[in-house]
Formats: sequence, C-alpha cells, structure tokens
Amino acid sequence: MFKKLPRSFYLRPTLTVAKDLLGKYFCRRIDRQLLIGKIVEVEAYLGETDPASHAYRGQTIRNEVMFWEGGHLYVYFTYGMHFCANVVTEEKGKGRAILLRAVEPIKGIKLMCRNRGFTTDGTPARRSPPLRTAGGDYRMLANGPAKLCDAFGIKKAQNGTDLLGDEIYIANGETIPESKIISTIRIGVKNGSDKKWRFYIEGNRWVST
DNA sequence: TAGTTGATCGTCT
DNA sequence: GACGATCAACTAA
Repeated sequence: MFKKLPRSFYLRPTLTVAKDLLGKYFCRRIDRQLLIGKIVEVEAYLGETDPASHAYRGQTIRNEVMFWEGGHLYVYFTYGMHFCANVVTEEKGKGRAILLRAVEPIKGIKLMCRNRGFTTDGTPARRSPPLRTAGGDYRMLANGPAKLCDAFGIKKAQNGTDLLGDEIYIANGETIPESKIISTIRIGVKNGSDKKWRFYIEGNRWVST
C-alpha cells in the first residue's frame, strides 16, 4: 500500500496501463500538505495512430512532454480557462498518454475545496460561487479532468513533472478486476470517437457524468 | 431535466 | 482567425 509505482509500470502498453491505473492513488504534495485521490476514471490517447490525440500530427512545442519517456505528467491548457493532466506512457518518442478524468478524494479534502473555490492565481472566481457540497458529499471536487487539476493545484508549471519525484506521484492501491472495468467512448472528442478508450470503475459514484 | 451558452486564451491553420 | 480531451449558470418546458 502507498508504494510509489516504478518507472516500469508506465513503460507498458498504454491501454494496459490505463486499466491498471484505476484504483491507484494519485498523490500531490503542496508545501507540507499531501493530497490523495483514488483514480476512478481515465481515457487513453494513442499518439500518432489516434486522431483524437494531441500527438496525432507529430511533436510540437505544446505536446512535447507527451513524447518523453513514460512516467511524466503532461499538462495542457484548454478552452481558455482549464488545465488537464495526463500520464505519459511507453518509451520515449511514442507520444502516448492517459488523461486523468476523475478521482475519489481521500486525503486533503479541505485544501481541495479551497483550491476549487478560487481560480488558479488565488483570486476569487468571478462566476463560480463558493464550492457547493450538495448532499453533504464532495463529488464535485474532482469528477472531471479540469476539476481534478483545479482541486490538486495542477497548472502549467507542473507540465513535465516526473512521477517518480516527490511533488506528484502515483502510489500502489487496489487492483480492479477486469469484470469491474467499464470501457466506453471518450468524452468531448470528435475524431476517433469510435474507440472505446475511456475506462472507469463500475458503479463508482465519483466518476464524471 | 434537456439543451444552450458564456467565460477566455494558447496553439495551430 | 478559429477552435478546443471543459464546466456550470441559465433558459425553456
């Protein structure tokens, strides 16, 4: 339990890593605070062979990190206001990665609330009201790729972070049996929408809608 | 409750 | 110059 995953974990085929990531613990250290979330939903993006991938048209300044060796964090900015975090997989030059779509908050929930109630530079979000916790749970904390980044304080500065370091890493957790893993088409994707490369844990209430 | 839209900007065409 | 691996407020019914 809570053992940092080795480099070799990330160097395997992307679809295998994607399914294995379910149930693992995503850990983020901010100053002395440790934030932990259990990974419950991911999407795989298979580089040059996948029209939905940022890496489809080859390497650019933006997607450079996708082509690094597996086990790094690829963070990108989208829709003028959101960040999304990906785990780079396989060997250097492949351009393959896995988008983290949702986690179940385990530790550091108070700090996550604070992170979500404010924009990334610390000023109050103009449109978004204080974080609402409807029904007394914290489902809205990290049940979406951009929300997850917000809650965990991940922004452009974290692009390229080595997941074998201490700032951000993924730790061993439970192994989800194949029968509990649901695969569907990916969300918000136009090209390559026939590929069922979104994986989530069956019945888990923290999965995005 | 389903469908629409505003916010907002780096990146690629 | 257009648009996106998004989110949530708002509108209509």
